[in-house]
Formats: sequence, structure tokens, C-alpha cells
Amino acid sequence: MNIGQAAAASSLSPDTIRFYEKKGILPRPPRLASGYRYYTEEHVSTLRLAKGLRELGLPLAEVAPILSVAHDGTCHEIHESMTRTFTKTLQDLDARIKELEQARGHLGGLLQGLREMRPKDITVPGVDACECVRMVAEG
Amino acid sequence: MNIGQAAAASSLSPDTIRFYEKKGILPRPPRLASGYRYYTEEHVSTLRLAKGLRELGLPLAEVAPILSVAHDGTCHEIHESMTRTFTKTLQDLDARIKELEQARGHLGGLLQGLREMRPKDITVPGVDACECVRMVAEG
DNA sequence: ATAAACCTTGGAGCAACTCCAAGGTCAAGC
DNA sequence: GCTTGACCTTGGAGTTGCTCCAAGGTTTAT
Repeated sequence: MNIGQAAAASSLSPDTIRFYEKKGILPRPPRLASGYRYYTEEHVSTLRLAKGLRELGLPLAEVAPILSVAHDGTCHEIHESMTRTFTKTLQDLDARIKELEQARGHLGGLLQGLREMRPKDITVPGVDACECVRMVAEG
Repeated sequence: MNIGQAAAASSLSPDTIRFYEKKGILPRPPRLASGYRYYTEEHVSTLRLAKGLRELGLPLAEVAPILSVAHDGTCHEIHESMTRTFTKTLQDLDARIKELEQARGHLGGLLQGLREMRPKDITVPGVDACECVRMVAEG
């Protein structure tokens, strides 16, 4: 299949696939006589793995070695480094979720404040939306 | 106070403050005879607001008008657009939290799989870490 | 007086894409 | 056979939000 179909099958964009290839993150697929890239199901599987790992929040630098492992199937001695990587990512994820939940709380309060205010109230200095924004956003 | 102190007081970096100023997002502070920027408490308050809004996940393009509103205190007719902006941000935040929690679940499963595997097991094809990565990350 | 620790500027570099122009290719319809 | 439109190719520029750098000026402390 060509790049557009591989893109559709992996939920990546053709541009992103070419970008990954340029960066050396993906194995370069064979080409047709026309110069078109030619992808197999195996390639698509690697593309999907890349997408999944990126969605877990791993930077490309960490995705790259995992893809190469998954590609040629040589998993020796990668175990420990993978465990380390994922443990760290898990902690990052927990921290990020906590942050976002706090932000959500702040924002909810802010919105509440805005909702309880009539537009005309906002011009009153000292208790206006500006203060509200300040108080909630600076939290 | 000078930029370093303003930075410390707002938990932004001097570079970030200069960057915001260059982009026109912050009011430009007065300068001393030496050319040094001179910040007041009022400026610091605006800096802190900027930081808070960024942490809520608002892009600079949306922070800018809010800062200018907060700065000169003219809040007329901003109410509605602010409510819209924050409502959307709240939805985005909820979606993002959900995504991260899913990712967290996936990653937890992956790590579990890795933990239950001894390094030597990993070379066995078909039930190795590669498959595990594939299944959990794509799952 | 001199060293350390600040400040100034413009500009380069980063991640991870995204979009563009200029051109080549391919399948379908008339 | 020919055209049209949708695809593909490449290199390179643009995006967002910083971060770091060099080359120089200033301030503060000893």
C-alpha cells in the first residue's frame, strides 16, 4: 500500500510518516519504480506502535529505540531500560494528571465566578472579572 | 525591581519575560538610565497572571487579550468572550485528562507485563516484550 | 581596581510537527 | 489518446513557546 493508505491505517498523517522517516525513527520502506513508498502490514503495525507510544507521551527520542526493537525483534537486555523508561513516564503522567485536575478546579471556579457576574457588573473596579481572573488563575 | 527579581517573584524566567515582551504580550516596562527594565509590583502581578493562565493551558494568543484587559482594567464587553474561551478550555481540559488517564491505564498494564517477565523470557518470540509493547500501546 | 553577578540585544536552536511549491504518477472518464 | 483530479515526490519554510548563546554594558562587593 502507498503512504496515504498507510497513514489512514495508522491514524498518522503522510507528512508525519515522512517526518519520522527523515528523522531515522522508522525503517525506510521499499520504493516502487515510480519512487512511491511501498508499505506492508508489518510497517503499518510499526506505525501504529509509534502512534500509541507518542500518545502515551513518550518523546520521539524514546520511541525510536523501542520501534527498532519491535521491528527486528531483538529484545535482549532492553528489558531493564524499558522498565525504567515506562516507570518514569508513569510518574510523569500521574504528575501531569494531578496538575490538569488542579487547573480544572481553578478554571471551574473562574467560570463560576464569571457566570455569577452580569456583564454590567464587570466595570466595577475591585470586584470585577479582572480581579476574578487574577485570584483564580494565580490561585 | 529588575528583571531577575521580577522573574523570581513571578516564577517565570528572565528569558521568558523578555520573550513575552518581544511578542507584545506584556506591557513594556520603563527603563533605567542604564537600559535595565524596571518592574513594579503591578507588573509582577501581571506576570503572575500570565503564568497562571499558561498553566491553565491557554495559548499565548488567548493570554494576550486577557492580560491587556487585566492591565488597564477596562473590562467592558469582554465577559462573553472570556466565558466562551474558558468554557472551551474546560472541555479541552476534561478531554485531555480522560486521555491521560487512559494512557495511564495502558502504561500501567504494560509495566505490569514487563515486571512479570524475567529478562531471559524476553527473547522468546511471540510472547515477548515486543508483543507486549504492541498490544498495550496499540490497545 | 577588579572580579562576580547581573543586565542588554539579536539571533540560533529545540520538539514535533504542518504546510508549501514545483513537479512526477496513476486511474477514470470521454 | 488525452485530460482531469487525486495522489505521490522533494526540500525547505513556518508554527508555538520557549531556551540558550555571544558579545558587550552595568552594578556591587571586596
